[in-house]
Amino acid sequence: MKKLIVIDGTSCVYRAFHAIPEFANSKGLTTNAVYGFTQTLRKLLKDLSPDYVAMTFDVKGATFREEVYEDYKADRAPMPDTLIPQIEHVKTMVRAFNIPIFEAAGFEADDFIGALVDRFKAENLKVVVVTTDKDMMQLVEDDGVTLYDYAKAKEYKEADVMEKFGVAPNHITDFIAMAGDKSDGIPGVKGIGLKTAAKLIAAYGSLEEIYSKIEEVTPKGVQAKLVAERKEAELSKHLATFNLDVDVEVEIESLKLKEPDRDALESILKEMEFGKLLTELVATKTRGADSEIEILDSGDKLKGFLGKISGEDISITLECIDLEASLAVDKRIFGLALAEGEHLGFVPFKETLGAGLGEDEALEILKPLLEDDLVGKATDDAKALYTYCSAKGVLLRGVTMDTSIASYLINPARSGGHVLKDVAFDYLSLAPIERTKGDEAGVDSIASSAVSKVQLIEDLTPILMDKLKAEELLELFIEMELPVARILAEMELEGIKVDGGRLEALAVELAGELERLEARLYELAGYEFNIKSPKQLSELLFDKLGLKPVKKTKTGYSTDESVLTELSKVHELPGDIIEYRGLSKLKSTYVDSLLTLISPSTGRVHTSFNQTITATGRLSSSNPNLQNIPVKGKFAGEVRRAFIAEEGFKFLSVDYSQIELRIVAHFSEDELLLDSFNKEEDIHTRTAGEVFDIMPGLVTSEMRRRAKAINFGIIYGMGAHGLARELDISMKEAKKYIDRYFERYSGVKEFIERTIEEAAELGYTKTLFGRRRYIPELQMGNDRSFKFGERIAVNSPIQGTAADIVKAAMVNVEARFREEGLGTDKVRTLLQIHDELIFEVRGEELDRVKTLVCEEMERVVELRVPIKVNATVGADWQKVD
DNA sequence: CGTGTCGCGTAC
DNA sequence: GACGTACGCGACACGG
Repeated sequence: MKKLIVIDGTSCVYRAFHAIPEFANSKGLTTNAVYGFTQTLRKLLKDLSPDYVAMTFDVKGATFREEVYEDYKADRAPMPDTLIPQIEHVKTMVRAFNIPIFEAAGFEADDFIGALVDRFKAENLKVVVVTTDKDMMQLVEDDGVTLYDYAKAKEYKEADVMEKFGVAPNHITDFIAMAGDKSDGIPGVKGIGLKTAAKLIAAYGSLEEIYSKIEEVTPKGVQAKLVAERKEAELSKHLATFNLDVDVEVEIESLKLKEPDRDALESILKEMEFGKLLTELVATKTRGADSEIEILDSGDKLKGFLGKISGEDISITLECIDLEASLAVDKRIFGLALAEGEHLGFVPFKETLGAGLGEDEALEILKPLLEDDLVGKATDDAKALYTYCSAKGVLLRGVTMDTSIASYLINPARSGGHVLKDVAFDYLSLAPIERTKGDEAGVDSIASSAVSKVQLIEDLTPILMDKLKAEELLELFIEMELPVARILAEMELEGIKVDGGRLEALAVELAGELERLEARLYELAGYEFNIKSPKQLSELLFDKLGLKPVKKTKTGYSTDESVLTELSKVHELPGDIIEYRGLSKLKSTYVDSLLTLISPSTGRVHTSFNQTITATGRLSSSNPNLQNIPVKGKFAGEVRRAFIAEEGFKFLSVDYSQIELRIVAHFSEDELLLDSFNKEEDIHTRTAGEVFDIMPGLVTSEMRRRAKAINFGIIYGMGAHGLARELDISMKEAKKYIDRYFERYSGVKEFIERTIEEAAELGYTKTLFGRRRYIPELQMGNDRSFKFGERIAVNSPIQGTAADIVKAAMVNVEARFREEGLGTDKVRTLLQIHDELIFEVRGEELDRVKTLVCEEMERVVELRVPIKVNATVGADWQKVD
């Protein structure tokens, strides 16, 4: 027997909306209901494996029910604002699944379900009604109509309906006529509930029969109620009865379940940004080669190929063996792929593939092309290409496209990163051909995957360029990000010298300290436990020792430092835990791990700077992260001392002073803040003076500390609670500080309000240099999300502008080095730590370089306040700061 | 045994 | 929950 399922779309949408917390796509469209609905639909198709499917929806507008009874569904809350726009997308999704929709103005989904069941139940079909609405029970017939509650995965037959309501399906309308239905606003008869209604139906049958024998009805009280509200009862039955007067004149074959419409499905899933569903539901087409791939495994072949494409812009990609695992300095490459229109080539390297062209010979031939500024090169990872070329003594020039950076600028917060595979899928709906994994990946397989990638780069280039232009990001891309990529390549390649011996000695010292502390802690606890386990520690503190928990985490009681500090007032143990944690962190992350990352080939550590990670435009650093090397604390200096300048060189560190607050001053044009910076006052002292209403000369260090916390709070969008916690003061007092701050710095207050408003309106924030960040959180109904969105909206342009300024400084400084003939034998940029640049400078050039760098950093951009930097010099990283 | 998540702590 | 942006460690739960 074939199966038809009739789905109550409206009920499914509502259920999805309420069951799933609200989330939004990057454009701020709330999509939780569409997501939940789609998942439900998939599950239904899988679990029920129907042959025929029909979908129904309520359509806004008065139904006959409102006409006969104005209170119908009057109590029901209006549809939430974030749900309304989702309905259309749900329907688009249903259409993409090739499922016919039945709906009409003035009718509810129920009416169509009733009519569809009525029409098809006789056709030797098993009909399943999918809904959570109990009214629908009236349709159930053991001859072939069941109701399926997907939430409970339960199928209702007649017996199940009897069990649930005490009446048979064909009497459900009579039942509701008397008992009413609160959720639908059907009144029923006052004073008659579920039990009485069921009893009456058991005794008499339908509502009509009850009224025909109304004198017999006992008890008299019930009889009286029925008599008094006969009109209501009849109306209620009418309301609960489906309006079968709808057009369902379709043939069953038109309901046959078909394959989804691939393109439509892809389009709606992309719009909703359901990446995972996309990969599960839509098989991606791969980017096959447009023409034959030339394997350029001899010098002549490569030269011949280059002859054909001479003068044209090209797309180029390196085929790396394992990009992640290899250090920048000793990357191993299978070969490289080139594309120019129909000309597709792959240069296999003999060193890694056994056969092919020698790497050095290949690069010798390619060098003129790579170094020609007039030949544009498009790639998916400019930094990698720069690193590779630079390591091979090739001065790469003319890079005009990096697809990952372009994608990053267009949407920095894109989840899942900006690797070519994902970017290509976003913009082209194409996937690269995968390389055959395994030991003996043949040249052909490697070539076709590499060429597939390089063709994707070529396809993407005009699209991304247009998009960058349209969003006014092109200048940022060309003048800032691409040059930064080149600089980062040099920085990574250069690395920084680390005194391994010193670190090893430190490791030994720390191990001793840790052992000592460990013994003490076991002694204090009375037993051995894993000190590093928050779970076991929490057991000890709160169960065994009976200390009072201070705050909770998702999984239990928190044992973080603030909690332990609090507990250390009443017990000796927590203080030692703090010390143990500090040392253990230092040892594992900054000593042991750093030691393993010293490159055997250079004796230096080569971090990776990532340019496409952060949502604000900052860089990030990893393997090792050199942007969070400890600076305060007992042993921090010891770690920093291990970073040393090369023989004959010194470190030069130049950092921006209060760059973020200066940016706030610039954006807000707040009088006090402008005045303060223009007079070059100590900003925190001034803030203390204003907030605590005291002469600057009388500001104590405690006041300054508090003012500093307030200033930081402004940048991070801190609330009274956060400030109270930070300063360990009462909420009331924190609120007082904040109110007072905004009273004095009213320009800042207005700036914050304006920024949030603009972000909510546009859907994104912008930095001084035009860098964007979308903030979907501001479009979501959820209050918590909105508050978070507000903080992001305030912080992102500030942090992002600071990032822009430092990046621009890097580019300008590097340009000056070139102009002044300061080669890498004299100065090298080593690190960027958000507001600080660290260089390695030859002794004789120190003064000159220092002056030059400070100059360039301070005049990157003209703000309404001066930009100031501080420079320090030292033989190791401890001495410079 | 690897993988993903959590709690925690480091930096700016 | 309650302060923005990152990275990474060890513990632990989970799944093959």
